[in-house]
Amino acid sequence: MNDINFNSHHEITASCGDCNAITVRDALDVLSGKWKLQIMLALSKGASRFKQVAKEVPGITDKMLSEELKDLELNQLVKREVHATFPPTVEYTLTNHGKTLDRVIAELSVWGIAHRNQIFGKQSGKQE
Amino acid sequence: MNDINFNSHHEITASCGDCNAITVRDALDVLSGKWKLQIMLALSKGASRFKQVAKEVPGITDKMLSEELKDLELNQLVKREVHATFPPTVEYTLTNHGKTLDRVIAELSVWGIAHRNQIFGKQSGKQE
DNA sequence: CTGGATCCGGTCTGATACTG
DNA sequence: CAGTATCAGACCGGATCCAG
Repeated sequence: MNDINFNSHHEITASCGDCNAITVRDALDVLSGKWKLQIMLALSKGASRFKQVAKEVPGITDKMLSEELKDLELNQLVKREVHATFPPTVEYTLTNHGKTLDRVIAELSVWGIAHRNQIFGKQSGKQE
Repeated sequence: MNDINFNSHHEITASCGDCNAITVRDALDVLSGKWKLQIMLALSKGASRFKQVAKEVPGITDKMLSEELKDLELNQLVKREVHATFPPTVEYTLTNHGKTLDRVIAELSVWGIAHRNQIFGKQSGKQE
């Protein structure tokens, strides 16, 4: 997955039942994996340095972070700037396009809360 | 990943900067993988039989679909009903909880369109 | 026939160590 | 600090096999 991703060539048409599926798949092609959205979230919260992002995304390894950032950059969600200082610093920031993901992230956050309530709360009561 | 997933124990509080990250992670724990959201989308569109779902999710294998459905059932997003008819049929439907994911899916769909426009459209123009 | 389980091979991910 | 190298293990996909 080291290139800009599209599952196929398809037209943009409005309100064709399947296009819903198709656009979701386009989104998932780019965002799939455990880490991409968490990285985007970390960046949207202000982290910009490599190690800062790593700290905001618990569990990620340097390798995965490096690869995922490269992938996100290819997909124009993240911009990478190297400053030739010492010690060397690299800044990662969201592109304007990357920032539009915040709506998705917000919904995901809302749903995460609902999900936790669901599992912790009414596990006993059956729910059609 | 054959159990209900939570990355840790944490409280539900409103507007604590990190809880945003935490709830997103909760959501991603459950939805991670290439297929879960696509399966949820297929089900939300009305597919219910195993093979129907398989057709709506291009590229998925029977094995993955079977495993993912089990996982989704464990997380109470999907309900499975076996009808002892001949030929036997199994119906998968979204639980009420599963249906609440449609907001997330909708945002994902919107973003998928924006993303395609971004990549196809103004690839030449730099975008700070 | 549908819905799935099992085995096997390949790719992707993770831990640790190391470099500029 | 910001990554890369290496290897082991987990995960995914394909083919095959099984039960109702």
